[in-house]
Amino acid sequence: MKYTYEFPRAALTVDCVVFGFDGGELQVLLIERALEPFKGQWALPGGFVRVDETLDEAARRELEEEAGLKNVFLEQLYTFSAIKRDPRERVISVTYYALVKPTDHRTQAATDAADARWFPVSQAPLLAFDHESILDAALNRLRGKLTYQPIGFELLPAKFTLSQLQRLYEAVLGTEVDKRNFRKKVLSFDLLI
Amino acid sequence: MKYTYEFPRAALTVDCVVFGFDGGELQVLLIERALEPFKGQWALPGGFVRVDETLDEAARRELEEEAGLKNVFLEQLYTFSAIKRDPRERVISVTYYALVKPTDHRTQAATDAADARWFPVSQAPLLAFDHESILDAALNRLRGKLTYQPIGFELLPAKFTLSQLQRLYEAVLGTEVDKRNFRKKVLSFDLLI
DNA sequence: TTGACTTAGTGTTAAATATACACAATAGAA
DNA sequence: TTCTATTGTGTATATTTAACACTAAGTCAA
Repeated sequence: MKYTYEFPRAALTVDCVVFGFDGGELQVLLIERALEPFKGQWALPGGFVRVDETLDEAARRELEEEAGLKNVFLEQLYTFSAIKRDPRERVISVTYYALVKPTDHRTQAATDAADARWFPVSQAPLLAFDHESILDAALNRLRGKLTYQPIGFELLPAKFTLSQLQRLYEAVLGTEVDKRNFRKKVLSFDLLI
Repeated sequence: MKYTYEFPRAALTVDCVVFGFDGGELQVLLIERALEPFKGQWALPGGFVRVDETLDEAARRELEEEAGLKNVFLEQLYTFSAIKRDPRERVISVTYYALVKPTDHRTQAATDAADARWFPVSQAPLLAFDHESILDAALNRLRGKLTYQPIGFELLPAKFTLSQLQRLYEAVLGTEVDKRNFRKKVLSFDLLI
């Protein structure tokens, strides 16, 4: 107990919503909490921010420590600050969402957290803290991005068929898409097969 | 000096990019810093977050204290965390952008900060800290929003002409728009004159 | 091996949307 | 009152988006 300040300070965490895609449904990576509070419940990977790292660095570090993930697509999402969102003390959480390719996340076995597992987003368990809201926000952001930016590739292996990409879009957006029109549009952006 | 923690903690601030529109150019509200560091330089309104308030509350409180602004449109933007962004110590800043109607901000005279002034965004002075980047981010966000969400009204008085709205769009986006087509589109969203 | 079934791949037409374009009526200033 | 600046209005064309069905190839099972 050696760090003292004139005014009370909130603790800062990062939490990450990691999305994956297995060809069928959109998946999210969750961690089973090993400690109180919410021990045994599922939660987003994340942890406290060190004072000598940026938020991006903290997010990447936690992803590697808790899920063995490196070099993922990562983007800041929103900062959550409800007063009682952590029962222990005032904790403000900067959240990120990440997209990982299935080929890259074989590494997931190398986790050091209690337990890390992929869940289809539609069948995710009830999450600890306010992580439900965070997941919601991430899903909304992902849907928004996907409709006007080519980030879908981050979720697919280096080589993929247009059908795979289409299934991804349908899984994320929850809509059906005409195959021919979809191809037309994707190809109009200049990418190869 | 009475608040002690086991690990060092960053200080948390909020900073707000407040946009206004005078009919000609897009304006941003800046505060002249009364204290070191960057004393005498212009900066975004903002300040430290108290441990018993949410970030939104902190942003609104600062806007009222420093610029006399109440009930403005306010939205979280991004959280900045570069290690050396504040020369004193580790400070992480959650940023917001706000849109105020010219009619509402007469209140601005009631400021209690050193000096608060509107600047056309194109002629803003060099800002303290990393506030240049924050302003850039806010501008980009505003442009993005404006193109697909009807938030332009937040910058105009309750009653306005379509020409005013058009000038606002042109000022923010930096493009020229055909008058007749613009009217067509705006009216198609169902709003009155 | 054959048949049934699933998946990949390909163009055209109609509808909706976006863009380009010009002049009359009014209000305010000289 | 005349000039100037501002408001307000419609149509025709180009572009974009949406709807639609069959063939070829591969997989699996009988």
